[in-house]
Amino acid sequence: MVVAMPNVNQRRTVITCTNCRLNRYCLPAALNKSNIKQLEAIVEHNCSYEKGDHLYRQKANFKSVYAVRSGSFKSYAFRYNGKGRVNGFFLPGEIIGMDGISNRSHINAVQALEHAFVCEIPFSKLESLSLQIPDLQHHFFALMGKEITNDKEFHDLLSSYTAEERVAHFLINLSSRCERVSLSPFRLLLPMTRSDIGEYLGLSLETASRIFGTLHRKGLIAVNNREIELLQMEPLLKIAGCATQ
Amino acid sequence: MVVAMPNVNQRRTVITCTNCRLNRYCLPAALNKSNIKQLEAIVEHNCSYEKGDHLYRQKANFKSVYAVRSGSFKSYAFRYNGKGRVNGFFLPGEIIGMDGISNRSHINAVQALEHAFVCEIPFSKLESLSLQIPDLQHHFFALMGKEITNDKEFHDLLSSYTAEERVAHFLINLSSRCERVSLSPFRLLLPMTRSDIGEYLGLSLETASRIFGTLHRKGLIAVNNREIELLQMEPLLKIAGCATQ
DNA sequence: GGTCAATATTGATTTAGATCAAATAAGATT
DNA sequence: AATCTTATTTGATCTAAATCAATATTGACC
Repeated sequence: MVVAMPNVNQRRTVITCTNCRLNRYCLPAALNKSNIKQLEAIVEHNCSYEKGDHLYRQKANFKSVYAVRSGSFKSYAFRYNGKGRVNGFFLPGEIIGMDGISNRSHINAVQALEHAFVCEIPFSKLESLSLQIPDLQHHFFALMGKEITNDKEFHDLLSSYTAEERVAHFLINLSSRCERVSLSPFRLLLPMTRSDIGEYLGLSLETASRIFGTLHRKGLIAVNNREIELLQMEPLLKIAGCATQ
Repeated sequence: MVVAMPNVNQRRTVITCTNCRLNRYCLPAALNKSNIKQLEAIVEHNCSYEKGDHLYRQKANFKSVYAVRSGSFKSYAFRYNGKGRVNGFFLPGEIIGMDGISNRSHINAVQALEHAFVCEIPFSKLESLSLQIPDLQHHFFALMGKEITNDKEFHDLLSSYTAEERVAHFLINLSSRCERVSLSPFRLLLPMTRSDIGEYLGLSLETASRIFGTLHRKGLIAVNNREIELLQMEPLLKIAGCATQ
């Protein structure tokens, strides 16, 4: 899950949206060169986080969204009655922080799962720029729409999938998100614990662990602690409830 | 849940955003008078649906979002493996159709639960107008953000709440959405079946029905088929996991 | 008003996954 | 390298809610 960072020499070159290796998968995706320059001007490119560091805490004031440049994060929340747990994972090229847009305060906390870099995009500046760049407005509507779409699909998962179907779906989903940013879709290095996975999927950590065991016994995956290899995609996709086309 | 419609004489007056009784809760909420006129020009105000009619089907091309003017709707989907069911309800003043923004095709179907009117807002026109009216862009970002926030909270509900907590949350949530549009927050006329509620909450319809029974036996609600009266808000809020301030 | 279909309630039984409980295994710290 | 902590696996038992099964109620339609 760790994305190779530039070595010390390369670091001398300042990373910008224009030269970022993720720019095709991130906010600049829909923009032409001159528009990317404008976006670049409002993005802060140099925020580094260690494992366990918080990007923001629950109820923090909302002022920015963040693009993951490397590493990974989890979002979680405690609700009034102590319920509520991990509710999202974020990989390179993905946008964090939309949970704060409507209220101007974050309903979740977000924590780094490993050493990570993010770009910070002040939201009010993003809004202003979106008024000037139709493609940017369109793209950000699409990004938020994608988040909504994913959440609706997850609603179905949590309300009607068995434990095995949930875990298979989780692996397939992670696999496709890795592939998107040119990481191997077959060899996953999970940055999160079994407990994180269980909370996220509405299962106990023991059940999550057991399902890894049963998928392994069926020959569909290889499990070596956090390293998961997807051996047979077709049956996995079937269990996960994904059309195989 | 039925919102009183204008009588035949009043119908002679064309309903526009300017004179719509829901305009404070709907898309025009954040706009000044002249901006509302501009919005009005792109909205189609005269779509009527009977119970069971589809506003759109799963995989339909996305071209508009819809504001509920009266009545109510449910959204649902069948996933590849036959899983997936009701995943949303929509009341007056709420926006339907965001499930199609990212893909340009709807992942859900949306069906009227009773006689209903909606306003159709072609999305490409809404985007164009949002470039000219910063308040409209800002408000639509906020509306989509609200949808995301709600979905994240629902993730917690489905992954960690008991059946009783889910049903209590459902009733409290419905109550506050009714209150928002000046309907009674204490006397709910549910437009959906027990089966719809069960699917939505990740429960069997029998369990949903039983929980109505237990909440009734505890004296917290009165149940008369689809008519639910909330008798004791404090304990209900507590069960639902909502802060009582 | 009577018939039929859809919806809702209630009871009995089963079961998937939670919880409780160790035993390993992996990382972190000294 | 040794210790300690945290994470993972695996087994035994329990339980909340699903499923199966009737019955009762409501509403739609002739």
